[in-house]
Amino acid sequence: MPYDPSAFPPFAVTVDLVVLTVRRHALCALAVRRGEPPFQGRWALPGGFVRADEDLAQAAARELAEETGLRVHDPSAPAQDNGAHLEQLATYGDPKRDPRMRVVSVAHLALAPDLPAPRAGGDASNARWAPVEELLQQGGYGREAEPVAPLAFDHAQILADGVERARSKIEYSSLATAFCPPEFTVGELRRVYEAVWGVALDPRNFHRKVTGTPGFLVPTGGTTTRQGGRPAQLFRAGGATLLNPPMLRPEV
Amino acid sequence: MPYDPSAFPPFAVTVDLVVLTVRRHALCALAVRRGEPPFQGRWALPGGFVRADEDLAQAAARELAEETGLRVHDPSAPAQDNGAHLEQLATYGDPKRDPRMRVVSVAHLALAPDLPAPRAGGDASNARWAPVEELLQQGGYGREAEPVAPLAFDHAQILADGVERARSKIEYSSLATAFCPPEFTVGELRRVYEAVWGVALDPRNFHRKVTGTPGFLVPTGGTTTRQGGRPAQLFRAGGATLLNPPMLRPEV
DNA sequence: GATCATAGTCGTCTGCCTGACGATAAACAC
DNA sequence: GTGTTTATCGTCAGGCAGACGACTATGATC
Repeated sequence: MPYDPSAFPPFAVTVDLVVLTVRRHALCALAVRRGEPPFQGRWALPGGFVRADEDLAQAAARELAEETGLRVHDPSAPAQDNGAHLEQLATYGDPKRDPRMRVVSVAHLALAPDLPAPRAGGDASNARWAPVEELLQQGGYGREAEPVAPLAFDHAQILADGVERARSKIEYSSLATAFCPPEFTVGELRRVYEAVWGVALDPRNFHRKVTGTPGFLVPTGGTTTRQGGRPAQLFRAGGATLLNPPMLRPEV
Repeated sequence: MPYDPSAFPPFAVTVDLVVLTVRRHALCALAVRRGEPPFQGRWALPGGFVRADEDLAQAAARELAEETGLRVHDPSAPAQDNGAHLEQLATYGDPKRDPRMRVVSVAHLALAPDLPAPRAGGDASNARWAPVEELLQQGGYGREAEPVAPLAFDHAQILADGVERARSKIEYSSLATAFCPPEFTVGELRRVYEAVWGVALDPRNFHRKVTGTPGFLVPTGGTTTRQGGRPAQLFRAGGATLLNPPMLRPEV
């Protein structure tokens, strides 16, 4: 295939972000309100154009910082900062996905601990955490009068893909700790699994499983009663990234 | 972010293909020789520009057909045609990955049964199946005088990612059957796993596992002795796509 | 045709892991 | 103190995987 600049059509390339967190026992995603057409006033995933000199991962990290203030967790550093996990999710390039022009969007998935209120260019009313369940229901309405679904563009599909990735990935990796603060209890980690999977897990078997998997959790020595009840040990995420054998998601 | 056509840089978007098959007990990938600079004469993954009116998956399927004649397996149809499996792999967009211009490549992964010789625009000498082991070794040389590695651009990374995806995906899905002809024996399927993982598996335990997983294999009633030895039952791929519990890849 | 080599198929046994669930421990609220 | 909540330890039975023995049915070789 000879090199001919006129032989290929120009594309715009964007990154869109599926930013997930667990709030009040529910899996939530970050949504921003669109200020301009198309889909003006509708909610969408945060994102933006990739710059000319920027790698895709850099662009995603920049957008994440702009929208949430989160820094991306450095995979080479020990897992103790408050950074988020960020990974590429998939790329969406239907010719008609954006009515203005040909846009290819490289979606990324970010997992973050529960955070203070989001910000979108400083305007909090234009950014919010919403339960993915609300965001994904067809034409659904949030508890408020204002509808949060359906999302603009093909963002419902992107969000669904991101949620499915998160649900499956916490099975065989230690990624669920990305939803937790730097120090957390076994019970808090269990509530993450329960929120992401939407199931109830047996606390005793869960405790046995996670404490028995080498490298998953490292006790810090401290305890906390912030969940009430008997004081619980505090842990940090250990060095292991892959869980073998995996956590098993209960049948349906 | 207001809509301003001058606010974003134009990109070229390509699809690159990691086409894997199992030949002579080795996992092989399709490579094509580059006819023009950059990297003229070097081997690379097949691929090409996405057209203006084309979806990414369409572009990948078109390139696959152009390079191999393979049709993409329709996921909704019963798994009995000779079509290949095709899925999106990841997107590579480093600003310097192509010295000519800013190119974002959406890599796809294709799995195919062992095929007759490949073709590249009809010229067989410019396309070949090569063991991934040879393609991935740093500056390695094939058995012939002609070096097949390293691949052009960042294609070694793309290939490595594709191989890793295939290796992990056959653990928990029935995708290994995509490497087999429409009818195959348990032993042939086992040799696929052995080639992809590069390990030896116990024939008896493997047989018990695959025949005991509901929906994985459907007996056709026929038998064959094409592998020598006692006649073996022939099977087709069943409807199940996810294996639960998964096939376990032996420890190192 | 007997023997051998090659694959395929069925069973057995043992150890590990999981799910179900009882019991105890340590905090707080009243 | 009593009750409630959460954490943690223990027990037991069932299922599955790894190791491996045994038998079967072909083609190849003598």
